[in-house]
Amino acid sequence: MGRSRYEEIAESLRQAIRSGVHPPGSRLPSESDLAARWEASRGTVRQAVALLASEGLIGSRQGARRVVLRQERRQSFEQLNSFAQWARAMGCEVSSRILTRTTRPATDEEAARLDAEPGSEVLYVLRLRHLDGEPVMVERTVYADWVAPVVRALPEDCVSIMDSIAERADIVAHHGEHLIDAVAAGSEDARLLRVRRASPLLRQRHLTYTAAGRAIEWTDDRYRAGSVVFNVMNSAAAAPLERRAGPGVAG
Amino acid sequence: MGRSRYEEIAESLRQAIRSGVHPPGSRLPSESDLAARWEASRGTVRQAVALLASEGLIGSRQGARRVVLRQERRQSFEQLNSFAQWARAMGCEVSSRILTRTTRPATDEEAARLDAEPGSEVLYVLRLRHLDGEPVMVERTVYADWVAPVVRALPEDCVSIMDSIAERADIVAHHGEHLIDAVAAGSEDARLLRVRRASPLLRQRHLTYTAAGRAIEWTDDRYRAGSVVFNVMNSAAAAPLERRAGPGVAG
DNA sequence: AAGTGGTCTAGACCACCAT
DNA sequence: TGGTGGTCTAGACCACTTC
Repeated sequence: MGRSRYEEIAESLRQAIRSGVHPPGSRLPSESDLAARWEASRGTVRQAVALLASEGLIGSRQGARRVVLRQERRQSFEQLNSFAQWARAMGCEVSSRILTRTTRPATDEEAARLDAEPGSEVLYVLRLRHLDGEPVMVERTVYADWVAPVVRALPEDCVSIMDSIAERADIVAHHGEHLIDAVAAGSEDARLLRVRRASPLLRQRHLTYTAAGRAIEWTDDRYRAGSVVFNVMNSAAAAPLERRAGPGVAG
Repeated sequence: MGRSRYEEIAESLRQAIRSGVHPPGSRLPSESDLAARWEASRGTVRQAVALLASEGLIGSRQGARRVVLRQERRQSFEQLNSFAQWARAMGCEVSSRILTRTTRPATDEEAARLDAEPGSEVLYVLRLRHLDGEPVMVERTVYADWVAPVVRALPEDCVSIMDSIAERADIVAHHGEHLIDAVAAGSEDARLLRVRRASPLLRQRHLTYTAAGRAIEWTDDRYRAGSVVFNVMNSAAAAPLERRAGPGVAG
């Protein structure tokens, strides 16, 4: 494999941490120990531990050994992009059912989001998702034309569309943009989620891209209030989430 | 100042970018150029540019010069922690009014969040916040006892409590945890925000800490639907926001 | 082919932590 | 006081981009 030396060292440390060789709270070997063991220079070892630090696995203080903070890398990208992967990680039983799957012209907003020609064909999918048997989320997605054939071929009860198209067509989600707000349940939402009309829903709209920057899908997910909470940790040093004005605020 | 060499170089580059010497889209000088100009080694220059890259200001590809992506560092920490600072950055006219300010024993949850003794005194503040004259958010905050005296002394129409206590008592917010979900408006919410009871609100609860890890406040902010949207960009490489199960999901 | 960033080495000094 | 991480240097080779 074309992996660099420091990535090898990082991966080995990651596995040692995950497998309990270095449990959370324990101190990692010193840089010089690691350098000696791996027959690498101290600089290379520092690149490796910097990588683990950026993943939140270890912490450091000048003068003291590095400390193990967590065993698992936080997989929040997957957790934010894929309901199925998140639910699995939570240990919940998840099921899904595609209710509608139709090809239709894109609306102007959809075309703009997917960076497609206005009025070009998109695949619209309406899907209801359950957690431990309870209906929890209504998902309305439009897929770009180049992904549509793969999605059209999937079974109705496909648990993870993203995982499936990654397997079948090697189309992999790489990054995304998410817009989170609250909306009132429409009549379709209310019927599917078994809540009253106009009751509060948490909405997560997201746009998913490949590594090359090609838009895959534009989704509107609506969660029953109380079923999920989005969580952010931020600091003066690094902070990735921000607040934006909605359409209700005068410009 | 005790600043290190690479931080000096980074700060100088930051200013050059901000002031337009290196506009977005342009290419930065090469590492060797910068090293020569600063009479530093290439390694030190690399530390500096790595810092800017981590702030999202510049991007890089092997073999090509680094490219300037943005002029401003994204200040999402402030924007997420301080309504006033966010609104100011948006160019909105913001006003606030403290409606209630009482000292009372902490509930169990509040004590746990603030890491205080159960039943110890906290300062509870109810505040209504306007954007361009419209009531947009209801804020209910409990302050830890050691901050309470400063907050109690502030005027009713204080625009930013966080800014004020930073000025007056040198208590500075450094990091925080945020929980975002949707709730139905209670009768107090409805009256203050001028919406119907049970209509959807976007709720942002947050816990704010000093750099030393001392909890400053625990807040429940409720936004009228449509007034704000939270925005996240994430990628397989780095992703800070995640989804959590709410109380409604069976464990 | 020349230039550039990505990786790696083998040293060095300092500030800070542990004991 | 000795060990540790934080910073810095002056080289080197390679993969990749640019021309």
